[in-house]
Amino acid sequence: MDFLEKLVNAACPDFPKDREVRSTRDSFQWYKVIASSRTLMVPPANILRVNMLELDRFVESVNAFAKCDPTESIYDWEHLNLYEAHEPEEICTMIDRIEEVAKNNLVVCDIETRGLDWEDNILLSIGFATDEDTCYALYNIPIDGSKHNGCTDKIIWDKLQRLFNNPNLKWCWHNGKFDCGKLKYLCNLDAHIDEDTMLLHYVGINEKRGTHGLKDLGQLYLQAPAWDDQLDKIKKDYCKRHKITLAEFHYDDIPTEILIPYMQRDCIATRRLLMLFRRLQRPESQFIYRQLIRAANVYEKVELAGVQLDLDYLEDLEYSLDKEMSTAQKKLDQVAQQIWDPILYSKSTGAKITKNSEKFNPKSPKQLKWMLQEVLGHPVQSTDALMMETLLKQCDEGVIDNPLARDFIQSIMAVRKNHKYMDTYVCGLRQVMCRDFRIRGTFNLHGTETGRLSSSNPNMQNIPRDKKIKNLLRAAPGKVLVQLDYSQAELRVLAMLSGDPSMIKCYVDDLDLHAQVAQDIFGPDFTKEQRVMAKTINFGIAYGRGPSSISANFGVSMAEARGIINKWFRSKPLVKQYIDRQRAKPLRDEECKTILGRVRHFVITDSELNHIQNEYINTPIQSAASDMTMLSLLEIYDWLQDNGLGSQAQIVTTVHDSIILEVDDDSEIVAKVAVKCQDIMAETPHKFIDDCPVPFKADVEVGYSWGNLMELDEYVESKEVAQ
DNA sequence: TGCCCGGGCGCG
DNA sequence: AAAGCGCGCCCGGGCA
Repeated sequence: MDFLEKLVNAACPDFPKDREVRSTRDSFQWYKVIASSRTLMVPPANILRVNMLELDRFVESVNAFAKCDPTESIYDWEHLNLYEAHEPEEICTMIDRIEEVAKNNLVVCDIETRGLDWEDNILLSIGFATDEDTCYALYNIPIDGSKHNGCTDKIIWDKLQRLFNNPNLKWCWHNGKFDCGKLKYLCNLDAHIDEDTMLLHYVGINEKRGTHGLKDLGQLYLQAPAWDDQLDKIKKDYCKRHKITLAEFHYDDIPTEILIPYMQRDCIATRRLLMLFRRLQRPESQFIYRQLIRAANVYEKVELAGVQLDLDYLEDLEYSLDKEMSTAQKKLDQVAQQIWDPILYSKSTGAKITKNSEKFNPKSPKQLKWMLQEVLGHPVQSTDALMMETLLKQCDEGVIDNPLARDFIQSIMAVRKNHKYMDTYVCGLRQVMCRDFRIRGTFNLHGTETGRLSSSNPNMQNIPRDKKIKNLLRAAPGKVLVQLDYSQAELRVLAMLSGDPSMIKCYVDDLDLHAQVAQDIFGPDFTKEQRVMAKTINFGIAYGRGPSSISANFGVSMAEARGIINKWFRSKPLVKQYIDRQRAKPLRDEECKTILGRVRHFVITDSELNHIQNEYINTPIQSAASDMTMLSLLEIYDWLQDNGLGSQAQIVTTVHDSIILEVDDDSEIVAKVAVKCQDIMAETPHKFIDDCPVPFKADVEVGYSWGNLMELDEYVESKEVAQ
């Protein structure tokens, strides 16, 4: 058996005998199906051997090919029924037509907008695919309030809303959260998601990032022509001609005769992908897919809500950070100019001499590395914060004798922190603020391979804990923020998955695990620092953290670090078993799957084996913990709606294992919502996991700004005093 | 000039 | 060689 045959077999063990997979060097032919000879063309074996991304595509393509009839009509892009309407009367008639044709069926919908942002955006067109070959497109939908022959703007928008509300229709999208959010924000249309091909592909077929684009999937699964090439070319030409950057390009610069067919094909591709993915989907993923659909609808509302930015405070902070920055910069300059030599630097590193390199730039790791070499007299392998700490310690101990070193390292650390805050948060947040002073980040339900969410534009999940930054975000006037945090969610999941009696008992008795561990390791008289150490170990050790990393982190010897780890495992034998069990799985070709039916796929290579083993340990834990937050979010959202609290309390953001709501500043409502949310979060794991022996717990905090949160009691009391 | 990468660092 | 996991954003620097 040659390598390609082996690969086909590994990708799809029950590959049909009457079909063939053949290699070709011509990359334009890759993943093309030749129907007459029932052949799938793929890249040559040597490319699949080294290119993981290509191997990934190969696996998907072979699986799809195995389960498809190469003569199926989903591969036909020649005979499509494409209709369009842009005059008000035509639009009216077409909406009726769509409703009539769709009947009790599924409708695929896709929109085109001017850009991707919230502000300065416009809806350009809407497409509706009513079957696998038919798409209706609407554009130039009038919004100027004028009357037309027998049809007003209002009638059109009412008809559209009625269509989206039709209880007999199911709505399918590709990343519908984007479309539905924009329809609401730009046109005040309420649409919802019943099916989503992006989420289905993510959770049912391939969890890897960057594989869910509609264009890629269309080419890989549907033999679709690369119709976006034309679009890309227009984009680039337009930008060149008008001398603008690609980021400044807007889709209304594209002529409608090109944009509309493009959208129609997107709709049809989505429709065909849904049919195909339902056949290819891992059956165990059905449950989590349904939850993701619920979550897409809820996160659409979360994104629309956004969080209020305190612009006055932002400007104060900008001023004070700026002052701090120039102080730190001055201190740095004093030292740096004694060492910095652009010519010497350029000579020894090969870096180009530019205007900028006349002065030392602390943001450049390359320059910093060279500087440290000069100061210390020996090279350093890294210039990160941990290394700087270590070097500073060495200054204290007298290991480093250069008198400049201490000042230099300290000012680098100060300058770095200030720049990070200024560049990423102060400037970054202001840049994405909407005109109503709210920040509307995007939550990517398909953002990670473990099932966690990622967040972008801005990333709402990495706002510094530092008060002075966190206070940039606050509740609107008349509202308070209510933050609900799972207490040690991942460690509770580890207790559950391993079944370790000592961990379970700790949570059943509601004890402090970190203190327990500190006592196990250091004895009953452990110090505060030792508890912090225990905490770090608790979080790290379960993910395969080794003695070298522990010893580097705490400045203890390797032997001591090993001793700590051994003691930790001795008191938690079933955790040790769990870890050993998980580490063994990749060696035996066993899947890495989670309790709610998610799976991670790995190409197991020797060089990355240790890393992959750590992922086998970590993934089921991280995944289940984040799914509990997501499921709790859904339960909380439903409870708020079912109890008519939707306008008094809105979920505004989430951060992995915490949920933040913006609630009316009324202590009765706040207490009611907070306590109920805590209950929901404690109960959710037991609702979705059979025989879960570990109790879960959520803490709640309340406050007017995100950086200054207080206990619920304290808030309620403060309200009583105010009365 | 735009694009991609790696280093660094913010979060859980 | 280095070895805890998962992300996104900023910057510098090299490349086309």
